[in-house]
Amino acid sequence: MTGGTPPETEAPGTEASSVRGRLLAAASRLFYARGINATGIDAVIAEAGVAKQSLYNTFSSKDELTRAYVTARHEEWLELYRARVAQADCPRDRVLAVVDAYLDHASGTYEHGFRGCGLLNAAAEFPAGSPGREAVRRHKEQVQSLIAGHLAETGSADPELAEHLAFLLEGAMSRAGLEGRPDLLLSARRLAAGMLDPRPDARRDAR
Amino acid sequence: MTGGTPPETEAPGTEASSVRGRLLAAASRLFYARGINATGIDAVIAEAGVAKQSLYNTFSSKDELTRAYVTARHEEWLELYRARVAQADCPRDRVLAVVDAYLDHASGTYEHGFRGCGLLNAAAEFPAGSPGREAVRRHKEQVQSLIAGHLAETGSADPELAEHLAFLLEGAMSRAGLEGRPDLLLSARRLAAGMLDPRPDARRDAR
DNA sequence: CGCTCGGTAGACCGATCAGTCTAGTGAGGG
DNA sequence: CCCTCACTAGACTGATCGGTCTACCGAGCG
Repeated sequence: MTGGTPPETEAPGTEASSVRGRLLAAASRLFYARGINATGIDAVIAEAGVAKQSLYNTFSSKDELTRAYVTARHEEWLELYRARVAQADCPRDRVLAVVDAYLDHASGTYEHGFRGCGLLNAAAEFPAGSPGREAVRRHKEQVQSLIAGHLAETGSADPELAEHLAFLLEGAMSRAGLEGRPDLLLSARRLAAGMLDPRPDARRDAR
Repeated sequence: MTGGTPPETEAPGTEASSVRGRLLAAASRLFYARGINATGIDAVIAEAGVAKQSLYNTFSSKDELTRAYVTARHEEWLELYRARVAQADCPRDRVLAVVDAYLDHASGTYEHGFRGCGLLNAAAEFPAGSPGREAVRRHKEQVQSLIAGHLAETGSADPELAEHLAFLLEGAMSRAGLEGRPDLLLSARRLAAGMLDPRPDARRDAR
């Protein structure tokens, strides 16, 4: 019962080969594309190519699978963000790395029907004080606090600016999902960059 | 077959007394609080105090009820917006009237568990190209174009600014719903007001 | 009076849901 | 060799889903 998990280089059970990994990948695709409540267990196991009992050996219920989905999506985003922030070499670019992480996420899910932020969509299906909704709330708070942290690096730690950028990014993601146009995030990136540049005028430096 | 509808002072069938009105009101409460897919027909008719057959005499399917819900919510928002814009006496305040309409909506649904924009939440449950999702897309486009129209009144018609304000508002609404704090919309209103004021500096005129 | 008609109450239908259970298979290790 | 164990395939259960159907009620009206 000590059950040594295999040596893990990534998050436990995210490997594409394992039952758990395939279930999470399948759930991720279907939950994102169709919504959680509209996706049956049978569809998940068919997509994963896994027996029903294997699902219930791995997750105790659909609810637990749903929680794992939310957690996994949060961590995937963090991974994208870390990769982007590592490439940025000034605080300004590190703020924009947050936007870039969303852009990466969008371009990744675009081909299969872009529907905006999977976590926000999931939250829309959770009741008002539920654990899932709280998890999404914390994710969005973390996004804002990452922005605030990078702003603090610039010396001008303005919490209002962090909130402004977080709202801007969040709204752009929603609208991009509705329009099916991930490129709306580029508009948001441009607007954010404009707010970060020291020059108060000198706008309209159209690319 | 000419079927004269009764004289209507408001949208047809929105009267609180009629079967259709009670069904829409009940669906509105339940769909908003629990989500659409998670709300069964039986719950709707129980909440409305109406027989099941009456629902199917009024709407041909749950899908049609859902469409009516989306339309009604859109028109309710428009009504709040019109009332607010009528009180505003300069273009700047008319832009902010769009924010105020969301604030009114938020304070209206607060007591029963505020969960953000009902239309955006509904869209999260609709598949990628569905009519319902398109309706929400058009609603959000209209919000942005209302902002753009009021900006145009000021002479400085800046489409980027309209988009920026629309994103800001949308993101604030989502975050306010996640946090259960409608007052976050007041932050967005303050930020928007700051962007509308002619002074490029002179921020931090805290209320 | 008797007929129509909008409405109610609730049984009923087939489909689908989440979840359980049984039987069987195949690889790995003693 | 056989035993174990993770896994598969799929039947099965009870609940719930959206939707239909029947029976009944009562107000309005000719």
